[in-house]
Amino acid sequence: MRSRSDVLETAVLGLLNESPLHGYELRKRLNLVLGSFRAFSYGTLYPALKGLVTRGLIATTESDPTPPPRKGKTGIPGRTAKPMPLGRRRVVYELTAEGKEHLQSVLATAGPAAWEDDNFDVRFALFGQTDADTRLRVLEGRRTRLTERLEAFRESTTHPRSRLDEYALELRRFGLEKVEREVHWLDGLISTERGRAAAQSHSPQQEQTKKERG
Amino acid sequence: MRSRSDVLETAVLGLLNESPLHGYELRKRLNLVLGSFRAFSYGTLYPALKGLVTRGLIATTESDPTPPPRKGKTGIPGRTAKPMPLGRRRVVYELTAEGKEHLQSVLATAGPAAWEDDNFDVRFALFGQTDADTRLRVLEGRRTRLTERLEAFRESTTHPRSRLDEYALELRRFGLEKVEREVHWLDGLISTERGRAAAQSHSPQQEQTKKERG
DNA sequence: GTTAGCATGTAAGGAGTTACATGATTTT
DNA sequence: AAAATCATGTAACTCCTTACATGCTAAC
Repeated sequence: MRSRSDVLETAVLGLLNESPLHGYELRKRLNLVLGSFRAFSYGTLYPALKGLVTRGLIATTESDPTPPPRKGKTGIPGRTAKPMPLGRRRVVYELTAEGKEHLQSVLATAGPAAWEDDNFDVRFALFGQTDADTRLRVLEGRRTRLTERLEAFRESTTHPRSRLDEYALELRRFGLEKVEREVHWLDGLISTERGRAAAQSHSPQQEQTKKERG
Repeated sequence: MRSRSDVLETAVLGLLNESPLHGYELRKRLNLVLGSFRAFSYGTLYPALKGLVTRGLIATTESDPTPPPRKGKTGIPGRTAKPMPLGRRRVVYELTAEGKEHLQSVLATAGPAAWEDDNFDVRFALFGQTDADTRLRVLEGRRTRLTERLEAFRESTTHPRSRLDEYALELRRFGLEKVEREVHWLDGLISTERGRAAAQSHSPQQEQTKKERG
C-alpha cells in the first residue's frame, strides 16, 4: 500500500487537474501554492513526473519549441544519437482518466493521511477540489490531532522529567502557542464550513432564512 | 566544509555539556527540548553518537548495569572479555575536551547557519550556554531573515503570477501570519536581551566583559 | 555580447525513518 | 506469566538536495 509522503504527487495531480502545465511552470506554482514552507527542487520534480507517467496517471504532450517557430533548423543535422537535443522545448503534462480518478479518490479520503503535519497543507490547498463533507472531516480530524498534541505537551510540562532552563522553556511556550493558534484558526474554518453546509443543504429546495424575513 | 544539518550534532553536544547521559535518555531529552517539532529516532541517534565518538568529540563510559546495586549481583562475575552481551547495560556519553571546545565554537557563531529554519530552534534552546552578545546577534539575524521572507511573500501576492483560489489564499494568509508572529516574538526577546546587556554592563563582576562594543 | 532566466534532465549522496534483532527489568 | 518499558544497535529504504550537463531566448 502507498503510505508515505505523497505530498508532491498529490500536489502535482491537483495542479494538473486545474490546467496542463510543463515542469518548470509546475514547480513555480507548486512553490507558490505550498508557499515557502515546502519548496521542491527539479531533482525531485522531474523524476516524480516520470514516475507518474510510468504509472499512467499523467501523460505528456510535447509542445512546439516556442509558439512562433519561424527559425528553421527543424531537420536535425548529422548527429542523432541523443534522444532529442535538449533545449527550449516544453514537455506539457496533463492528467489521464486514471489520474483524475486517482486524484478524486485521494481527495475523498479523510483519514490521518489527510491531517498529519506532512500532508495537511497540500490537502487544504486543494480544498477547492474537495467536496464539502470531506473538507469538514479533514478539518475536524486535524483539530483533534492538534488538541491531542496539546494535551501531551501540557502533561510533559506539569510532570517535568527534567528541568529546562529559561530559554528552552520559552521555546516550548512559543511552540505551544503556535499549536493553540492553529486550533483557533481551525475553529473559524470549521464554523464557516458548517455554515456553508447548512446553507447548501437548504438551498436546493428552499432558501435559508439568514438575514431577511425580519 | 561542514555545512548541513548539524542540528542533531549540536543538540547532542549541548545536552551532554549539561550532564553525561546514555543514548536512551538522551533521545528523550532531545525530544523534550526540541519538543514535538523535531523528533529523532534511535536509527538516527546511535549512528550519530558513533560518529561523534570517532571524531573524538565525545567519549563513552560504560556504566554498571543499574545504578542502585542493592539487589545482589553487584559483583559482576568475570565478564569484560566480550563487548558485553546486549541488555540492560548503559553506554554513557560525555564531552571530551575537544568536544567542549567544538561546542563553544559552534555556539559562538552568529551566521546564517544559526538563524535559518533548520538550526534556529536548537541554537535558541542552547541560549543558556551562549554568551549574551551572540544571543542578540542570532536573534537579530533571524529577525532580518524573516522580514526578508515577509517581503518576498507580499511581493508575490501583489504581483500574482497566477490566481489562487479561496483556500490556497487562506493558507498563504495563515502562513504569513505565522511569520509575522514570530517576528513579534523576536522583538520581545531582543528588547529583553538588550535590557539584560545594559544591566550587566553596569555590574561587571564575573563572566567575560571582552569585546569592544563602543 | 553577455548575463539572466527559461527549460529539462541525471548522478551522487545526505539525512532520517521504519523495521528488525536482542535482551534485561519493572509493572500488572 | 504477560506486558510494558528500558536499552542498544543494524539494514534497508525513502525522500529530497546539490551539483552537474545541456542549450535556448530575452533583456540589458
